Amino acid sequence: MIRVYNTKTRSKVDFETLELGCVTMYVCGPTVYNYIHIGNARTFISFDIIRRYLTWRGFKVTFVQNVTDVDDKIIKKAGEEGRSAAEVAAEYTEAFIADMRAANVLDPDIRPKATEEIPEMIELVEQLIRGGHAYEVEGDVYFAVRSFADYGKLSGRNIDEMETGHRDLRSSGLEDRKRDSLDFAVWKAAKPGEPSWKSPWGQGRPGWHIECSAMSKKYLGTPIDIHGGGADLVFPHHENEIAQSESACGCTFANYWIHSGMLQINSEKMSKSLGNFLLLRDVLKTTRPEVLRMLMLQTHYRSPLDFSDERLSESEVALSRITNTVKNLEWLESNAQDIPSRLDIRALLTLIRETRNEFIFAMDDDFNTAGGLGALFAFVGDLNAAIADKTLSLSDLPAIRQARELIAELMGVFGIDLEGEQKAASYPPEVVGLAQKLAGYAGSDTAQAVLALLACRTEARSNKDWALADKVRDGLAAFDLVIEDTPQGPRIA
RNA sequence: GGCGACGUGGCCAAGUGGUAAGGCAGAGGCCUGCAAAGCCUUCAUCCCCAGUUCGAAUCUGGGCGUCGCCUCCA
Repeated sequence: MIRVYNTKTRSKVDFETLELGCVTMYVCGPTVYNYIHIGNARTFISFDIIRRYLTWRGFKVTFVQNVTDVDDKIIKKAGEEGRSAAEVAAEYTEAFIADMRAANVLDPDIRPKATEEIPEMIELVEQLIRGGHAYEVEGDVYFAVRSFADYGKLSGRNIDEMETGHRDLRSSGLEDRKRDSLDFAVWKAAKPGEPSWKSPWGQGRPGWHIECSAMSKKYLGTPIDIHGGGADLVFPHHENEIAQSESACGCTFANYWIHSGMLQINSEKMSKSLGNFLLLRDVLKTTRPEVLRMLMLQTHYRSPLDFSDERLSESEVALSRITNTVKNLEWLESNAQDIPSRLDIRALLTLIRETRNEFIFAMDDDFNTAGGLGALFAFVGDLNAAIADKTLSLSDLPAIRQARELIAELMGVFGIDLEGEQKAASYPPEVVGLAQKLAGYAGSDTAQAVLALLACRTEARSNKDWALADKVRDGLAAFDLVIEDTPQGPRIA
């Protein structure tokens, strides 16, 4: 049984879906007024892993993530840059999708854009007005917070305390128009030049919160199983979504509210004023997505995560511990010989089974990736010990292959593709250059050239001509072809 | 001020009341011409105090500290 922490109840509870074997999941997407930052990425990667895990566990997951492409911030940005809001939104929507794919985040099943779902939003607003939960004031429509008895239940807030505590901070100038200072806009009258749509209340645009309520309802219905987002969305965004959706449908909006913890940089909150604002695309210029994921996997998704260059390089080393083992296994497999087995196959098969169980045990407990990773590392260690200094027998191959595939499978659940990882690592552009150079130099094809150099070095080593041997190794290393000597001979890592 | 989360070895980080996973770094050793990778050994009693319990990192209360949200925010 999978257990998840539900923000609504502030406790870990059994995960039971509305429909057996199926999960409906909605995660709030970004407002596209800039490239997404590393904090956004943390949230989206967290939910990508949750989604992949649920799928791996056999659920049919329907995953919806919106793009908020009409909003104050977009309009502001457009004004600053002297172009239309639609242009700004289009540019960053495209960039968002590209960045997500670069981070190996799976595309959602449906990615609705707010601007393409306006009729549904208007309908929802009308429904709220009819039900006495919203009211119009000169083209604006506000949600009447006090009409929803459960307001505050998600974030654990008390309406009266909220009001008295911060009235003095509210200075939007619109306060007079609202019946209650807590009320929030579900529809905003358009100012000149702003993007707008025709509505029963005149030209206008939807409020932020109503967008998610409408899109979630349209594509997943009500209620849904999981609604997720960053922890900073709990209030007011998700609280307001609940108020709107539940007022309209009279039923529960979402059964499980899952929130990912905030990302900090060098122990400080990420913000433009502190100058530590990192864009995902900039991080990915120098960091492979697998390494970024590795870093994130090591911290539980609900805990604050501290991002730093040190942790990034530690994660790279940690990841290589796994990739090295896979490479070692592949190499051993291809060099297996027709000899009696020296492995304890039964113990290995047991280990594989236990590792899988430990992984599931950890991940079933509120997606404990650090625990799951621990199981994987422990497996890698045990496996390395079992195969250390051994030549494989042909009869070992099925079990060894199973072990290697387990590693790939579990890493795949984390969104880390070991095969892609190795291909990317093995053939950077420089190597292609070397290949051509080597091929030209040796007057034959590249593989021939490399083999010739290896043979040359092997001979030098057998003659104890270390200087020549090292010269060849250094020469190839300059082109990212790293030679490692093993008891069975040289290999290229 | 209100609400909430968290404090585990040098760093990061799991942890289901029964006596502390894992990664990184460090130390020693094995293997090796050297290197790389790998293996072996070694490295904490869990912020403080008090309670509950046969037994607590895990439960309760109180301190101290850090962080987040309360305003747009993933």
